[in-house]
Amino acid sequence: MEKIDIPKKAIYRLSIYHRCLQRLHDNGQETVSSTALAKAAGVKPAQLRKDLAYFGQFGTRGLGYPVDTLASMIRDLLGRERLQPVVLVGAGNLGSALLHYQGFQKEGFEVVCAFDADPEGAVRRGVAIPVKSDQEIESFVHSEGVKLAILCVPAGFAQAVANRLVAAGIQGILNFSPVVLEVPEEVVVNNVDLALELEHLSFFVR
Amino acid sequence: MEKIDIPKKAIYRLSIYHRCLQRLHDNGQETVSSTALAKAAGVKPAQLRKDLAYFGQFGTRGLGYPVDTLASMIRDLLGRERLQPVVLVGAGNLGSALLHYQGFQKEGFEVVCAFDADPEGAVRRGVAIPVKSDQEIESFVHSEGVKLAILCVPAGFAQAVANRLVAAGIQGILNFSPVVLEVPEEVVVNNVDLALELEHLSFFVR
DNA sequence: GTTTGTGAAAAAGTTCACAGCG
DNA sequence: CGCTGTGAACTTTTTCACAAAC
Repeated sequence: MEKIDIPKKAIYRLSIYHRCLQRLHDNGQETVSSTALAKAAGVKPAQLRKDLAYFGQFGTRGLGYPVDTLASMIRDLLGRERLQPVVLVGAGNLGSALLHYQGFQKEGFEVVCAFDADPEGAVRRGVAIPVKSDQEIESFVHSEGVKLAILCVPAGFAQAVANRLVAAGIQGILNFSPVVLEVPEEVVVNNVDLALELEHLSFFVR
Repeated sequence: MEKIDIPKKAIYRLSIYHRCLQRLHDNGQETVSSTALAKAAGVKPAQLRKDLAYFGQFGTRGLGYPVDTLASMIRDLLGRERLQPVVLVGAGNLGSALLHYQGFQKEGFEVVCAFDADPEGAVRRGVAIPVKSDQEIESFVHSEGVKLAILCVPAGFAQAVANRLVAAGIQGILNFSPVVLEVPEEVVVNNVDLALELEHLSFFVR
């Protein structure tokens, strides 16, 4: 296993590069220079090259990077060569909203099941995938071997639900609850706090 | 105006501290030490103190910080002492989803109007606030003096709509489209890319 | 001639550790 | 004595600049 440490932000940028490469592929481009790709991704060329260099050598000097090969190698790095199943817990306002959103599916994630304390309510909100009672989290996650969860329960329940998800075998949580979760260090939490992002903008707008 | 430069991340943390202070306030606490507040916010005590120090001196040595005063001073810094109006453009899947989400309102932002190429469609999706045709963006934003916009149009339209928003006087954009927007430097863009956040988790989950 | 890969330099951000104040 | 405020040390991340490869 690699020991050199890779900036966490570099991983984010990898996803961005991948998006740009997809677009280039759709346009039929076969190679791209670090300058061009960096511009599309909104970063400096040197940074793009350094980011890629953390993982190996993919370019040809004097020519650039092969679009398809690089895209596929990034997918591989991000663990996205095969479809990842995901569960969503908390199909309330935001949760059922996210279930209507096509973006996850479009990027190759399949939300296989949702859980809620009141599954009937979620169905009433027009959720299209199966909604089970939150009692069934453990058995489902365990038997299906799901590794990723999207957490959208109210703040007061977030930590308790997170504990159960971790116990069931979840290794990564995309957390929409405005709460700092405590989890074992082998579990990764990614916080997305929508109100906080608006608040952040508000600081710069005078 | 202050000239020392404040880490961008410190601004985010300010919002988190504010959340924690609200909770402390609700519990009737009157003062809090950097150690306690830092723990609640998930950071190191020294960082909390340094973050606050960028903006002035608010604590009492030997005692800690006054919960209410500090909360109010952070609100003031973030431009959140008064209600900020916000418009939302693109009331499709994600857009109408966000309009159902109560989190913005709960944190004191009022989404005053939504715009869409097909306002009827949005109304059919059960959006509760007025939805106008996107033709009316300019006149509304300009006459109401709105400064913040939430952008959820499909990727292909994002840049064009952003240009119009900026021209109409918008100064901050919360961008949900998976596109790197180009805007004048006085305009702040905050990207929230939901699929990218899931992808990021996927890297760490093996 | 063009463009990558990469050490070395610079900048940014975090943590330490302690003086100074209540 | 406890806890803040802060310069200094340290760590991480970004940028530069150029040799090596095509």
